[in-house]
Amino acid sequence: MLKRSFDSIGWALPVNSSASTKERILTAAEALFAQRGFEGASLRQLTAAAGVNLAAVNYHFGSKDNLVEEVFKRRLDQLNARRMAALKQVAGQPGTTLEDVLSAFIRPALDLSHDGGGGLFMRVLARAFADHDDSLRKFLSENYGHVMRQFTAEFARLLPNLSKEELYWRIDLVTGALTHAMSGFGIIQRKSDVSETTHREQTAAHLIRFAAAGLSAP
Amino acid sequence: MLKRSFDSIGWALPVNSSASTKERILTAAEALFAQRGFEGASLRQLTAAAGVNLAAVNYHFGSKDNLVEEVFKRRLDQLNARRMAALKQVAGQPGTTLEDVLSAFIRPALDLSHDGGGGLFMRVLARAFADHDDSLRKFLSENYGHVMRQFTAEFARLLPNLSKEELYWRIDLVTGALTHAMSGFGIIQRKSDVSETTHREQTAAHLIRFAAAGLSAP
DNA sequence: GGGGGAGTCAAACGATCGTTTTGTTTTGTG
DNA sequence: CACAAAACAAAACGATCGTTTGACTCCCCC
Repeated sequence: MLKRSFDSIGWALPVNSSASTKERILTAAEALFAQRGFEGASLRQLTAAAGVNLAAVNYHFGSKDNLVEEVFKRRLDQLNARRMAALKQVAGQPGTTLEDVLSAFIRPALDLSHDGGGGLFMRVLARAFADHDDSLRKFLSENYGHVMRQFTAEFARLLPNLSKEELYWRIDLVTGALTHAMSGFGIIQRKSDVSETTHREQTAAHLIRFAAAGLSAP
Repeated sequence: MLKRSFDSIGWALPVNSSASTKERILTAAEALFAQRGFEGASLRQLTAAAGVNLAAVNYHFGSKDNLVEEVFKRRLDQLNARRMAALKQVAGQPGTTLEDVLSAFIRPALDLSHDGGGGLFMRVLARAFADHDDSLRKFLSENYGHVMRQFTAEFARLLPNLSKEELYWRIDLVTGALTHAMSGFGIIQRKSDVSETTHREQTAAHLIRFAAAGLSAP
């Protein structure tokens, strides 16, 4: 099978033994889901990596499906809150540029990969996109829709000559570029001589410049 | 489990009973991999959808892993050939525009979803991106690298004032946008009153306009 | 017309999956 | 301290996974 051996991961998961069992499971699940997918990561691998008993998942989360949702919720709530906070500072103001709004959209996502250890989450998200599952789609729309609507409204304000259809299309393409870049598949890898912070700043700059130009295409 | 019931797919796979067993398997595999992922699609579902015996996969392909590779190879070869043919007609010529090269890059991918029934392949590709597997990455680089290098060279010719790093970044972002749009996750769905051909043409137009602006950002 | 590889088939293999059960330990509270 | 609830642990459950086996059919070629 497509199985990469478990030992070949090469780096141990940082099992914070002081954290609660629930947190340990969530952290290990996020990492394992990102690496092996939702179906590829088994509860036995997962609980072993978290250092908890196999039954703990079903005890604390009810089922593997619920665990998947919780993994999503934890990071999405974080991401949504940061995006909304960033948007609030620039939305509706006269001096606001397209780059400002894009920054509010992109930087919280990039920051997620630095603190909180949520870097792998974007890969999980890319997986969810590819999974194309209707229930997951609905879940994302329910927990994500209001944020996207607010951003869309602000984009519409700054790009008044764009039809609604055009705007939807372009925002969708920006999302695709962001997800792709953040899921880390691209050829672009951080060079060892630039710090994580610097690399993140460069990534944001590239994304924002590209997206701003794409959005305001003639 | 994350299992969508098999019956809920809602549309029967077009099992061309005249095709060879190998072809039937490949076609069914492409559709099922796109819908349920490489690990989510079982050989029993697959062979049932193809109307062949369970053992036929291991007989004709040796293993499920080899089948995955063959599914990739069949479409990638097609896609590569069409992209190279399209690029050849515009590369190096004085009157060539950025849009021409982007068209050579994008349209073959979109066309794949129309004829040959390879529409689901892009979702498979998006999955492969998300899978982030090293062996798959290597496989893609081996079967895809030379095409990307040719396109990169032509982009570099048309965008001489872009640093190599900038160019790599932007091409990567274009790829992300294209994959995302084609994997069909986006909000944009074909409306029932526009034909498939028209919708494809509109998609290509949106993508090319967006990508051209993004690539030639200041 | 008979030998032989190619193809198909039902059946079974061991492994692993998510989940459940049952019993024990820990924790909080009166 | 005693009692109840929460948490943990070991073992087993049935289902499903990819793969293998061995027999049976078909068809081509000597």
